[in-house]
Amino acid sequence: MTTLADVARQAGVSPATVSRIVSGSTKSVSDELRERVLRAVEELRYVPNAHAQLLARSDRSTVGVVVHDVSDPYFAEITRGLQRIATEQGKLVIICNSYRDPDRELAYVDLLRAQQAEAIILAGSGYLDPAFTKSLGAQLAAYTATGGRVSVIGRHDLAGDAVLPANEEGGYLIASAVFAAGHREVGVIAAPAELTTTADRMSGLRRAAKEYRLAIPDERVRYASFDRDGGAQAAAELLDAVPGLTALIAMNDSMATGALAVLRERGVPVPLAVSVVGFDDMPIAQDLTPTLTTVRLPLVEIGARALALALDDSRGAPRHEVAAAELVLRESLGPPRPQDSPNLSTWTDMS
Amino acid sequence: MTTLADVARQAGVSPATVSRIVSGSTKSVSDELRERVLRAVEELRYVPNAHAQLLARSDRSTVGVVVHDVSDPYFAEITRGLQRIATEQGKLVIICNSYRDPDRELAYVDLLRAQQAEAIILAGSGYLDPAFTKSLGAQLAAYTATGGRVSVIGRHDLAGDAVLPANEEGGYLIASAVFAAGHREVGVIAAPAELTTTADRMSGLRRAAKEYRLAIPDERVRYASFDRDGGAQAAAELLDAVPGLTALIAMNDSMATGALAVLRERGVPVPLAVSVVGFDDMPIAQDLTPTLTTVRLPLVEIGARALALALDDSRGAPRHEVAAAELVLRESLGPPRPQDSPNLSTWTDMS
DNA sequence: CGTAGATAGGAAAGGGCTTTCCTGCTACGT
DNA sequence: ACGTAGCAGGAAAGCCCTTTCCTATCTACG
Repeated sequence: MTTLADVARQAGVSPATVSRIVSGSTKSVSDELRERVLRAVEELRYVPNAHAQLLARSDRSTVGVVVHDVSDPYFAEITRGLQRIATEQGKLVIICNSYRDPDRELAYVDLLRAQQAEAIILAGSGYLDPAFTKSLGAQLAAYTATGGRVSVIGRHDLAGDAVLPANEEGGYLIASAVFAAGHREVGVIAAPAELTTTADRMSGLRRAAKEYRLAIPDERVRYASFDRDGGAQAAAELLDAVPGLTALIAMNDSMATGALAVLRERGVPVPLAVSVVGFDDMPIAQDLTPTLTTVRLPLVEIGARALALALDDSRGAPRHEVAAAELVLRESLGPPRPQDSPNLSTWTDMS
Repeated sequence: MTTLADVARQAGVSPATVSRIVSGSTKSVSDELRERVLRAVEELRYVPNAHAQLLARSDRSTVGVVVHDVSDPYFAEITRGLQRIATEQGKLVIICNSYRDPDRELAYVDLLRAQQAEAIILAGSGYLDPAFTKSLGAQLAAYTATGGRVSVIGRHDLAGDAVLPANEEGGYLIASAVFAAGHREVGVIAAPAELTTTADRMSGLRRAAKEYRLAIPDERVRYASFDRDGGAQAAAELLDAVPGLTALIAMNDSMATGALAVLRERGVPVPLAVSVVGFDDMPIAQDLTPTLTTVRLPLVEIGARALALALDDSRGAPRHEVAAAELVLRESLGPPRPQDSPNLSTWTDMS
C-alpha cells in the first residue's frame, strides 16, 4: 500500500505538502511543488486511505440506510431517491439489508455508528413490538447524542425526523374505490400483522368500510409474507375459504401479482369474476395483465426527502412530513359480477 | 463520541485491556476486569470507531461491488447472492451504482481502494472501448498490486477472476428456439452496441441464424437502452419499419416487457401474431401475460461465486468460471402465423 | 538599509484503536 | 529456598492522515 509518506519521499517534499495538494487545502502551494507531487501521485497511483482521513479530519461523509431488502422494488425506489441526494452532496451511501429481522436491524445501527455515519435512514415498516422499539430507540438516542442524525421512513414512535407515507389514507382510497365499484364480498391479502405498515393500511381499509357500513371480518383477511409468493398463498387460501368473493385487496403490488397468478392458474378472469387491487404502484403494475389498479406512493421522493431532512443542519423539533398517496385506476378493478352469475360454478370448480 | 479511553477510565483499567475485551483478543483477561469493562461499555453505549480499527489492524473486512443500478432486477439478484457470501464471512458490502457511466466506474474503483476494500467485484457488462478498458485495467492493477482482489462478472479482458454468464450460448439457445418454432421474419431488440453483453448475445443469435442458413440484417436490429422503455421504443420502431415480423427477440426481460406493452397497445396478440422472447428470466417473466419465454441465468449464484472467488486466498492464475444458460420455454413463443394470414392487415393497421 | 508583513513549507501533535513488548506476580519443580 | 515458567495487565509505538504552529524566505515600504 503506498502511503502519503511514500509520495512525499518520491516528490522530495514533506507529507504536509502532499496532504495539502491531494486533499485540496486552502493553503497555497507553489506550482513547482504541486507539479512534482502530482507526478508522484500519478506514478505511484496513490489513493489516500479513507479511514485515516476520516480519523484525522472529523467530518463525516457517509450515510447509512437500513432497508428490508434493496432488491425489493419498494426499497429500490426509496434507495434510488436517497442516492440522488447523497450523490449531490458528495456522500457515500452504505446500504444495509435487514431482511426484516429486528436483531439484524439493531446490529446494523451499531455498525453504522461504528462507521461514523453522518446520518442513518431507517426505511420501511416499523414493528408493533414495544421491547424492540425501546432498544432501538435507546441505540438511536446514543447515536444522536453524539451528533448523529436519524430519519425514519414510515414509523411513528421513534425520535428523529420522519417521512410518513400516507398508508392509512392510501388504504382508505383503495378500499373506497373497491366499495364504490360495488364490491361487497371483499378479501384482504395482508402483510404480516406485526408491521406498522400493515396496521396502518388495514386501518384505512376499515375506515372506508365503515363509511359503507361494512365490516372486514377476520376470516376475510389473510396475513402472509410481504411478497409475491405470500400474495399467491393468501389468495389461494381466501378463494378456498370464502366462496363468493368478488374482489381481493392486496397490501402491495407484489402480493397482488401473486394473487393474479393464482387467479390465472385457476382460470378466473380478472376483473370479470374477481377484481384485484394492489398498493405502491411498482413499475410492473402497468405491465401486468390486466394492468393493476393500485395506490401510488412517491417512493423516490420519499427516499430523497428522508435524507434531505437528515442532512439539513437546522436542528430543532423533529419534523414530520407526510407523502401523499394517490389512487391509480387501471384495468384490474371492475364492477362485481352479479352474485348469481351462472359462471360462478364454472370457475370455482376449477380450483 | 465516547472512545475506548473513556471506557477504560470509567472501568479503571488501561485502554489495552478494554481493546482486548471489546475486540475479542486471544489474550485472556480476568473475569472481574472483563465484567467491569463490559458494564462500562454498556453504560456509555460504546461502539468502537471502525475507521480507527481498520487503521490499527491491517485486516480488511469490506468488499465493494460496482453495478449498473441495484434497482435493476438483474443486478439486484447478483447482489443478493453476493450479500449472502459476504454475510457468511462477516464482510460489509459497499454497493456502488455506476449507472453505466465509465467515468463513474473509475471513480468508484478509486473510492473502494480508498476504503481499503478487500475485494472489488465489477458486475455487469464491459464496454467495447479500448481506452476505457485500459485505464480501468491500470487502476485495478494498482489495486491488486497491493493485495486487493478483483473479480469481474461478464467481461473478458480484465485481470482477475471472472464469472462469465453464458451470454453467447444463451443467445444461441433462444434464437435456436425461435427458429425451431418456424420463425423466419425475426426482429432483434438489442441493448446498446458498446456493451460486451450485447455483442456476446448478438453473436449467439448470429450463430443460431447461421445454422438455419439465415442472416440477421442490420435493419432488423434496433439498439436501445437496456430497460423496459428502451424495449418499448425499439419494438415500436421495428414493427413500423419491418412489416411482417413474426418474432421479436429482446436482449433482456425488461426490454421484452416493453415490447409486450407496445404489442398489447396495438392490439397485436402474442404469440398468435408475434412471438416475443426475453433473456435473464427475471422473476416477473412468469407473471407477464403471456408468460415469457426466456433464458435463465443463475444470477444469484453468479454473484455468490464472484465474491467467493475473490475471497478465496489461493492466488494463482486468474480463474474463469462459466455460468450456464438454460432455455425456459413459456407461452410467449409460439409458431409463426401464416405469412398470408388474413389477420395481418387487421392488426398492422392499428399501429 | 532595516523591519514589518506576507507567504511557502516543514515539524509535530493528534485522531482512536491494536498489539508488541515489558513488568510484576503467582505457581510450580527441584 | 531458589529459579523458571506462565500469565494478567499496562506502557507505548504505530497505523495514515490532517492541521496547527512555527520557521525561513521574500516583498515592500518607510
